[in-house]
Amino acid sequence: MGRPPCCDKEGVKKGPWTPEEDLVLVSYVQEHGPGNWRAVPATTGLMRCSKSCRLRWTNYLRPGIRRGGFSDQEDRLIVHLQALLGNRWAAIASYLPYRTDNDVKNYWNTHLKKKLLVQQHQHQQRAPSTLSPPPNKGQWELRLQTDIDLARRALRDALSVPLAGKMMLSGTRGATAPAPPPLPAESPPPALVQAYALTARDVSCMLDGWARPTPGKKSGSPATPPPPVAAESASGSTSELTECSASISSAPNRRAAPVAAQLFVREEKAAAGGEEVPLSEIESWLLEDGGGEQKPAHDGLLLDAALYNFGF
DNA sequence: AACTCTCGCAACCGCCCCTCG
DNA sequence: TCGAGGGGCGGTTGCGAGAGT
Repeated sequence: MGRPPCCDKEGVKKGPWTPEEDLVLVSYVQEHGPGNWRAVPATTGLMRCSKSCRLRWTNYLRPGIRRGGFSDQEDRLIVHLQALLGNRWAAIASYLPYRTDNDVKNYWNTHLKKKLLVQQHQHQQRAPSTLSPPPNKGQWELRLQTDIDLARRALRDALSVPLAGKMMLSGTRGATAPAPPPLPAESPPPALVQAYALTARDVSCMLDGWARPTPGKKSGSPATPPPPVAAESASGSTSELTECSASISSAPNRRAAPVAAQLFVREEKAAAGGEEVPLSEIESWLLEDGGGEQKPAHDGLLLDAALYNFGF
């Protein structure tokens, strides 16, 4: 006898969400905040499973989500993190502040995996011997360490973009603003992406866009977030922004605390002169000074990750 | 124009972990 | 201490749109 389903199968609607359902869900979250998903169908009358509500919120309706148009920087970051962490999409997505785990997972499965296979194939044709197993453990470890160092450096470089973007956002709240990082041409400014307003007006604007699908595109499938909302929110009060971000960072995520959110909270507290939020192990490792020396604990962490990915 | 194929993505499913009584 | 319930995560599926023939 297995675990009972999270909700009754009878009378539960499946399939694509309608704009009306989205509106109901957004209104609920606006009023009660994200969480207690079990109560959502009962409270709102939505004929949806609680899980479905949570998924719809986290993957689609949640504030600050950027859809499509992955930049090269993000590509590289995902590839590096996948190599380090494996298919832990939630953990990987936590390093990409505007992406959901589902998005990252889909992007990996549909684009990056193929891309890597092609690259691997090309690499194999150029230098097949480099992919054969090293002759002894010592050499193998040496090569592994080199790979780890390279990955670490590349990851730190790649991470400097979202972190810098975050710092720029802080600038909009009054702190000194460093020069904005280079962004892909198609990417909206970070402030617009991050901006979010849980106001009835913005929700109605947002859903107004959905209600009028562009011809030739999926109905109810807003591939591009409605710009007016973001623009309005961006010009809104800073407290709205802070509240929004705080609600994101305070969302329960027991298994993999979003690093971006952690960084945000730490920065907020630091700015307020409050307590220092401790860095996670991998964060400390990334932000650590120096280009090669590593602490034993980190060695272990990365070696484990590498061994796992090498199938050991 | 009609049909088939391919691709991308939203959503579902089932397992697992954590919390709480 | 233990079991139930809620929520999170990763894998997979199904559908719609566009490309190709």
